[in-house]
Amino acid sequence: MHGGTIDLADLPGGLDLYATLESGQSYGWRRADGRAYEGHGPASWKGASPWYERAVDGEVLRVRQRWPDGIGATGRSAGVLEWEATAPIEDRIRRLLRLGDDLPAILDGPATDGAEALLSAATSYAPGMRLVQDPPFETLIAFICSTQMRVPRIHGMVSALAEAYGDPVTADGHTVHAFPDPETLAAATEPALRDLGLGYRAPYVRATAELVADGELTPAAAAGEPYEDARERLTGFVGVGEKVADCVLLFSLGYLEAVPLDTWIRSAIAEHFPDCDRGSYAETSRAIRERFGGDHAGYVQTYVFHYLRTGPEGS
DNA sequence: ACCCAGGATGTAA
DNA sequence: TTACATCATGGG
Repeated sequence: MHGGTIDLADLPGGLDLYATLESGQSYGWRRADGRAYEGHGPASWKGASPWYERAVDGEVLRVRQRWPDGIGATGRSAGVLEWEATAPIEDRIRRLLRLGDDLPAILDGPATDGAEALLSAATSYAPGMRLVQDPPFETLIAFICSTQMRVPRIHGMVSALAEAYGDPVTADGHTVHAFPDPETLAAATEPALRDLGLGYRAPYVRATAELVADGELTPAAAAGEPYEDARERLTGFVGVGEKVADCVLLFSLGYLEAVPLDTWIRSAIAEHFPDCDRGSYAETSRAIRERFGGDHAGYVQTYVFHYLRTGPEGS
């Protein structure tokens, strides 16, 4: 096993691993303590988070955050990030967790200029939370599964897909399942996918996997296009509307300006930014994107989503 | 039993 | 273009 330690003091804005991985943007990691997402966060940890594990590029990878001086002394975004892997892939970890992002530079504009209390409350709620950059196909399928679902159940569906169809990768005696290939999911039957609890999303997942497997349309085909063109292209997948397309763009293709308009953000618009409700998705998207800081609006969106869903006013 | 969840699709106007 | 019913399923 390879491994190493990253001092979080070297990252502008630090890192809150728990908020980054369990805030509903990434579904590719599993907790080694066996708990599902939204089980027991940092408040119940002593000096370290549990290991978070995943397979990526045929390798097993795990990370955990540790606070050598205690979690209360320096805050949740401090300490160190420990990693272990079956290959020397620290650069891959840095990409997955977007450790190169300069959080203060990204958030200082829209969030701390005092223009809107919600934004400063949201960004100060989880300092060190970062966006992720997950593999495109698993992100595409995960967010097709996300419609009308709660975060823990989405995580359960993705885990079920991996266990049923993903290649097992073993490290240190235990096994992690990779997310299945497009070809494998395309060959799955709809009843089999329904048995995993996908419900009416089962035919969407199968059909979209087939499009990717046949090369008719791939997430990578959208990368490089202007933001709104890329969003429209992704709606060509089955089960992908504008909101899911925005999630794929933001959480895997690096379009930090994408602002997924889900139920939480729409309620925030109604309550805090009513002038941004322009009726159509495209026009409302433009308005709220501008309000959230333009090029990095998706970063702000993820803080607002996490704050509304799990913060003091959330349910 | 009733309501909701990081919505999308098919159909009708 | 916009409005509407429909779509599974587990948890509160």
